[in-house]
Parts: sequence; C-alpha cells; structure tokens
Amino acid sequence: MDIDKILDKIYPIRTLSKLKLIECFKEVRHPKNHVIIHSDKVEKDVYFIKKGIARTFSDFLDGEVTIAFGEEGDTIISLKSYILNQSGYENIELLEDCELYKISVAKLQDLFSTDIHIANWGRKFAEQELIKAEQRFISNQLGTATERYLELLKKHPTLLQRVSLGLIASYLGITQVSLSRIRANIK
Amino acid sequence: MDIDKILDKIYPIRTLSKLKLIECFKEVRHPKNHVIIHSDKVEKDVYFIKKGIARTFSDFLDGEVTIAFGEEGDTIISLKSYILNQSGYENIELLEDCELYKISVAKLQDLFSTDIHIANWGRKFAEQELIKAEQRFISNQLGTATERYLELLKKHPTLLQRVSLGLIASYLGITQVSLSRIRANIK
DNA sequence: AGAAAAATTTAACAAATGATAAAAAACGAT
DNA sequence: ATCGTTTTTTATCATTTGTTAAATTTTTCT
Repeated sequence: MDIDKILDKIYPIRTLSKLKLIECFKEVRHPKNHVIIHSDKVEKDVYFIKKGIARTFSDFLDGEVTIAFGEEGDTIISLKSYILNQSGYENIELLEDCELYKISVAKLQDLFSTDIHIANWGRKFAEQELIKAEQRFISNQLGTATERYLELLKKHPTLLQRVSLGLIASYLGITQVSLSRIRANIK
Repeated sequence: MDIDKILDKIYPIRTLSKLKLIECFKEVRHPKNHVIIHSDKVEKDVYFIKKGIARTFSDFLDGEVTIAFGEEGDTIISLKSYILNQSGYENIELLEDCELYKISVAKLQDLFSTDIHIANWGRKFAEQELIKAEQRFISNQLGTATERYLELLKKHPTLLQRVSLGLIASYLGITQVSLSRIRANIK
C-alpha cells in the first residue's frame, strides 16, 4: 500500500499539505525478525507498513504480551516515544521482510505546529488508533478464549497463515498450549 | 477540577485560543445513576468531569464489560460519535452526582478546523486517551486476576470506596463472586 | 532429500475462575 | 429506627485455563 493511500485512509488531507508531508517520508526495508522498536529506547522515527506484517509486544517477568498485529497500511510506532518522548513499553518486531515508510517524530511535530491540515491529520491518526485500541480491549474482555479466537480469525482471516500460534495465543491472553487445545475442540 | 486546569493537563494551549475554547463550554449537573451516553445513539456532546465519577461500559448478550472509570478531570465521551459520527459501543453512567463541563462535538470540530492550537490540543487529547487505552489493554492481559486487582487499587486507591465490587469485577474481566473470593484470599 | 530446529499437538494433572444458591452485611427510603 | 433492597461473602461443584512433558508435524537449512 503506497504512502498516499495510507495517509488518505487515515484522513484525507488537502493536496498541498499532503505533498509537504509525503516528501518527508523515506522508504526503507528491513528483514524478517528485525526488532525495529525497542521498549527501553526513545524511538526517533515512526513507520508505516507498505508491505509486510509486524507485531507489537511488551516484555514482562513471566513472558510477553502481544498488544497488536500490524498489516499493510498500519503503523509501527512507540506510542510513548511519539506522544511523551519517553522510552516505552512496546517492542515491535517484523514477522516478514518489510517495506516501510519512515518519518521522524521531530519532523512530524514540526509539521503539526505549522500546518493546521497536517495537525488535523495527526489528530485523526491518534483518534483512529484510539478506536482500535478500545475495540481490542473490549474484545479481549469478552467471552471465552474460544470466542475471542474465532472473532480474531473473522477479523483478520489471513493472520493465521502469517503468524505463529504462540503469538496469537499471547495476543488472546492465553498460553500456546491452551490455544492448540481450543483449536482441536473447534474442528 | 475546573476547566482551565483540565484543558492544561491535557496540553497547554496559548491563552487566546484557550479562551476561545473555554467560552464554548457550559456547566451542567446530573444526578447519580444518570446514563449520559447511550451506545445506540450518535451523541452530540462531549463532557469533562469537574466533580464526580463515571463508568464506561458495553452491553452484550451475556452481560456488561466495564471499559473504564472516569474521575475528576477525565472525559465522558462516545468515541464512535466523537470520531466517526456513528452510534457506538459505549454507555456511560454517572456513579455519583456530577458536575460536568459540556461542549458539542460540532463546535469542537469547527474549532479544530480553524485554530491550529486547538487542533493540536485535540490531537494531544486523543493521544493521551490512546496511551491510557493501551495501558489498560496491557494491564488486563497480564498476570492473574489477583494481580490485576491489586494493581488497580494501587493506581486508583479511592476507587473501591466509590464503586461497587461488581463493577470493578467487570472491569477486571471476572465475575463479582470471583472478585469477592480473591479479596478474601488477600487478607 | 535429509538432518536439525522450530512449531504444534496431545495428554495428565493442578490451579484459577465460572455458575448457582444461600447467608450475611451494608445501604436507603420512609 | 426499621423494613426492604442491594451488595458482598461464603460454599459447592463444574468448566476453563495453566503447567509440564513428550510425541508429532512442519519448517528451515545444507
């Protein structure tokens, strides 16, 4: 998905401002398994996925929590770096070879403070992410793990072909073994 | 908490724009148990809590999911109405008699499109909510219900005095009876 | 193709949570 | 203050999920 379409999907910007914004992106590639965002660093850049898939996760004493999966058009971003200029709680790793669009947080903030159309695009960007985050919370609060698994499959039908079972389990808040058992019971 | 402080806590706005924004708020009161946001309606207004406490929840076939509690300074908002102009999934009820600041979504959007400082305030508002939503997701994914309960208490020490056990349980994703049992085991 | 590594399944038992019901305690309206 | 309502606790049993370990399947690398 090219950058023009990605930006428009979030919120259409008038042409002049959009060109100003697009011109600040740089295309980069990274291989599968590359960890592109680190929880212990203040990350200087934000990425949009042109091609590939990524996983956001937090590390804890007793393992990992997968927070989200990102596919084409989605963002690779350390929220705490982007919003608070602090090191965060998220790591992000690429689950496939990826083509990404990259822009610096500083450049974005500069544009936000000088161009009202870009500022409103940035507002819409945060708002869309907010809706997604709230829906993730509700879904994972609801029903049994079986129901949550089925709903995830319905919402992201291709995910299972692209992502290992253990990662999906950690997204659902259960163990990999439990998810395997659940799948056995569905068939 | 008065509106000036509430706005500044989200993001300091330059004085002239802040006055423009504050002037659009109206103070209203509603009694305990009033349902101020309905999931089946496109809500026209957004509220900030001057005094009191509120609960955001979704209704489902097999009961309710509490999404968040809001205290002084927090927002009472239908995200889907605010962001997408659609009816949503959230209901919000007041758990105490409340004093609120109210502004229309339309007026806010008008200000966003004409005043870059207010647009950036709106961006920061969404961003702060996004951080909170992500942290809620992570917390509720992590550890046992006991740990999540203790963490909630640590983060919102007064909540237990203000909110019934059943509501806290539905926030933690467990039943009220389970939470009662958990509390018995802690002591 | 074949060996090594990684991912998934299966199984058995333990621990946590759900469901239901009844008792006790706290709260509210008159 | 007291009666009626709501909330919380306690108890029992069923279900779900966790833990561990081993077997099986799939993937990766040469």
